[in-house]
Amino acid sequence: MPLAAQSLGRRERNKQAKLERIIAAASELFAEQGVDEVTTQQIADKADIGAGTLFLYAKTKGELLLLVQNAHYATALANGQAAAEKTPGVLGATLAIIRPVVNCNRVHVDNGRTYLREMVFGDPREPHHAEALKIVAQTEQAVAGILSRDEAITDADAATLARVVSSIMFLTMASAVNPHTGTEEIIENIRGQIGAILPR
Amino acid sequence: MPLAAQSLGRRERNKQAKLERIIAAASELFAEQGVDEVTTQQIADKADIGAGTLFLYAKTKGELLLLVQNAHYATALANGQAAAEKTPGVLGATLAIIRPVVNCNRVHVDNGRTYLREMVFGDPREPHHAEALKIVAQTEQAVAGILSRDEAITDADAATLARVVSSIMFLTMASAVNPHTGTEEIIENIRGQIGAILPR
DNA sequence: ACTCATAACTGAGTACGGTCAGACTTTATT
DNA sequence: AATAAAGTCTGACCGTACTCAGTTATGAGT
Repeated sequence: MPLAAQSLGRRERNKQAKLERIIAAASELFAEQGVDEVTTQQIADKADIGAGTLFLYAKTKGELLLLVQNAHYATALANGQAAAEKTPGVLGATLAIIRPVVNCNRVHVDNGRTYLREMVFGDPREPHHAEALKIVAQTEQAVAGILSRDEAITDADAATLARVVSSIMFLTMASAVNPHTGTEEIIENIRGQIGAILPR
Repeated sequence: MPLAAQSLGRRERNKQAKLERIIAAASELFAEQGVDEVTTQQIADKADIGAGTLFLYAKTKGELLLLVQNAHYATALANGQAAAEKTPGVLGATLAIIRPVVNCNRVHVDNGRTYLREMVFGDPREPHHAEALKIVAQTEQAVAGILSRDEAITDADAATLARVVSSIMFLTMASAVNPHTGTEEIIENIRGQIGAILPR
């Protein structure tokens, strides 16, 4: 074993390498063709692994999508949080958080909708799913933080309202079937709803 | 042709009879075993039609579930509306509308969640799907009507808020994976959220 | 009655997500 | 080095939702 090698055994390194190949392959194919147009066989072939091996790394095709997309959403959220810092006003700042997430979701409409579907209806015990839920929780916490800027909103209400904002976001994105519906159009729709639930 | 026969031709009557057999068969099997445990073949057999014929009456298995459940939801809504008439207070009346719907959704948890999934992510152009969306629209209108009792809420806001209530209901039901979560528990959860969005 | 166009039906066939018994690889033990 | 134990991989296989080319039933036209 060369001195430069990781402290991990060969086995662990192999697994890591395979996982990365899977992510790369799935990521590319999903982006190019959309989840529904890609077969798990294609992904396995491109990642140079057996068809069955794929399912050792993600229990279902849906989990695979979560695995691939979670990273994108996490960075989108980070961008949103940064933007919200610089935005005054509760409504404006809330939308600033949300905007990059919606935008990320709209890069490939079908994939975005499938991602949402998987999050709500997939098996929450699966690891990649849990990861996705963590991002949602973070988003809600961030929104709750923003809402607390308003002195008329208690901390408990902020948490509840953040949950509601999350629902609004989710369903507004999921309902926007038409791929020509742009990010800003959706944001405006969301603005209308959030505007109606905030104290006047 | 006997005098007593309908004005419809034999063709139309046959179709009607088949549709009814399909609804009866699917309804029974779904209720007994749950959507996921029933195969379309079983349904076709029970309805005494060919496997392919089933898909002339419902484009997908999901559509079939919508076909079967829509009627239940429609009556649940009617019950809710009746109950809301007799219930004073905006929050109470809103929950009165919702209660039977939630309850209906919880009769068989898996079927209920699949129904929700199909409504948001299914093909809205399919007829049974359109029917389901109509029920949702009616629910929102009914809720908007209740909200308008509050003089602090404009008609436009009532419509928007009704939409939000709909989202809350949807996601709260869909997230309640545990079959032991009862109707009232979910209603309480929803009450908390609606309470937070109504003007104080 | 007969013909023909059209609507409705059928079930063998297809594609694909997911499984599993067995092969292979790595690590631990002596 | 040899062997054992445990972990990882594989692809043939399976179940099932859905399709489609071919068949049959219906009713309008003559």
